[in-house]
Amino acid sequence: MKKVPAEPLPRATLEIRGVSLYQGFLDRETQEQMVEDLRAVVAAAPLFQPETRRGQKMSVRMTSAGKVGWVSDRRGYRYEPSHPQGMGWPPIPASVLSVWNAVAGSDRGPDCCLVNYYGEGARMGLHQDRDEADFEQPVVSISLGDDALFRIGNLTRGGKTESIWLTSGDVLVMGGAARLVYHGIDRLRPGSSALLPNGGRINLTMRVAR
DNA sequence: AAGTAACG
DNA sequence: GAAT
Repeated sequence: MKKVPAEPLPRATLEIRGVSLYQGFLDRETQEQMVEDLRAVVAAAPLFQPETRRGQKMSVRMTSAGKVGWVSDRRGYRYEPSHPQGMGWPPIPASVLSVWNAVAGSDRGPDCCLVNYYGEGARMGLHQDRDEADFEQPVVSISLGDDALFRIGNLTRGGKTESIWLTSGDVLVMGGAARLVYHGIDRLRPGSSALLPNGGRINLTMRVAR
């Protein structure tokens, strides 16, 4: 298989602790296309509300697209080739893949796109994305819908943190030395975006899982 | 602790 | 925001 050179990377609007932020990366039309594509994803692989490995419900609802999807239950955090309800994961939409191609700087494609839906009041505690096999590969994150307060910590628990508001169309890359940085979502700003008819926020994270 | 909450 |  011939290796395809990665695109030259666009310039980040902001770097925080090694995390690259591309604010306003997606125009409104592209965001709308993505939301339409995601309707098909959710129709094929319904959102579910996972539990942490200690059995507590997370406040986000999630599903995945790609060869594997991220799942969580008392058996732990892992990537699985099928949805907890038994069906396969649908393919990652082209509109989403094009973002990876633009900013990942990788010669591989993602094999998982985790789709997280944050309703009003949903949060995600500080955590690392560490269930993948190769930490040389970045994680690319897309924000759609309501603004969210994103918090960035350190490579280990504890210490000072920094926060920044993410808005619809922002793209963020955790790679290199920042690949394993702790991060999370503290809160939404309800009603701040009209992209999603029923409000809330969608976060897409593309990963190379294996 | 991919959670929650008390406390500063 | 830090600590548990």
